[in-house]
Amino acid sequence: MSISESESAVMQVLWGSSPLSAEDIVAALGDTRQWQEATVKTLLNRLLNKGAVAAEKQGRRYLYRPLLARDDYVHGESRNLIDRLFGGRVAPLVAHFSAHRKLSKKDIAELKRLIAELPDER
Amino acid sequence: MSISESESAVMQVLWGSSPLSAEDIVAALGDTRQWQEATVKTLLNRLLNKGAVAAEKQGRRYLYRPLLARDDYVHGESRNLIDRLFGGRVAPLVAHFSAHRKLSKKDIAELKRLIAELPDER
DNA sequence: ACATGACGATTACGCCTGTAAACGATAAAT
DNA sequence: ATTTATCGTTTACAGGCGTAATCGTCATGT
Repeated sequence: MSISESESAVMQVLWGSSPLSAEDIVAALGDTRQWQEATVKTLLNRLLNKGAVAAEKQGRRYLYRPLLARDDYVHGESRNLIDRLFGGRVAPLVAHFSAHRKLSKKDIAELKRLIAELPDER
Repeated sequence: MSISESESAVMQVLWGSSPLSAEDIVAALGDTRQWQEATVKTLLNRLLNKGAVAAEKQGRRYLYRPLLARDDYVHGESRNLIDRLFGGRVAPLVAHFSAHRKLSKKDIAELKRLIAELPDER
């Protein structure tokens, strides 16, 4: 059961800090998405059903906390894209961005550093 | 108007070779997707409406050809992912895969080669 | 005790997607 | 000339998604 785009916006907030009440989440989303509180509640419920978040009752309200790890989500999404479009390997994606001159100076510097740390074999 | 996952499977075929008839496409998809001919026809029509493919009549049937360039599609999808999950830069994605030991030997070799070719500035 | 307000849960609803079947026109076979 | 097969076009239909409003319940203020 994969989580949708809108649901992932809610997850982003929870990954940033948790546990949070629904109200907190609406507030945190304020800048990004102009959502009614009801909308966020719906998304939270869907995430609960999907097992992506847990809710613990704190008096009157619930506090929500992610169950799905951000890293796992990120990895799943990335792998999906890379498998579909780049034959399952990372290098072709980098090559693509390189070919289109879409690597920033910062990217290039960071990549050089990253690569330098990698072992030659395996 | 973005094209869906299933639609992109059809595009993949057309990017591989074109123009093709609906029948050709069904055949080409044979291994990947067990779709009825009707299903592929639906997808082709949706792609036509979205302006992602063109159809030219050849006697009895139509031959389809991509209008959307593969590179543009790939770029859009990639940018979307990278913006959403990696702050808009490629390096963090590579870092993520590196941290999870998900770079193959081949990847590493290719990355080293790629990086070596890049200028230090800009 | 009673009205009011705050929450979560339930219901809504149109659009997109995946997956096809049915329909209609036209070419091919007999 | 008819029947039949072959195409594309139209219609279908359930489930997910985006976006909320409404309902029911329980706490809180008066």
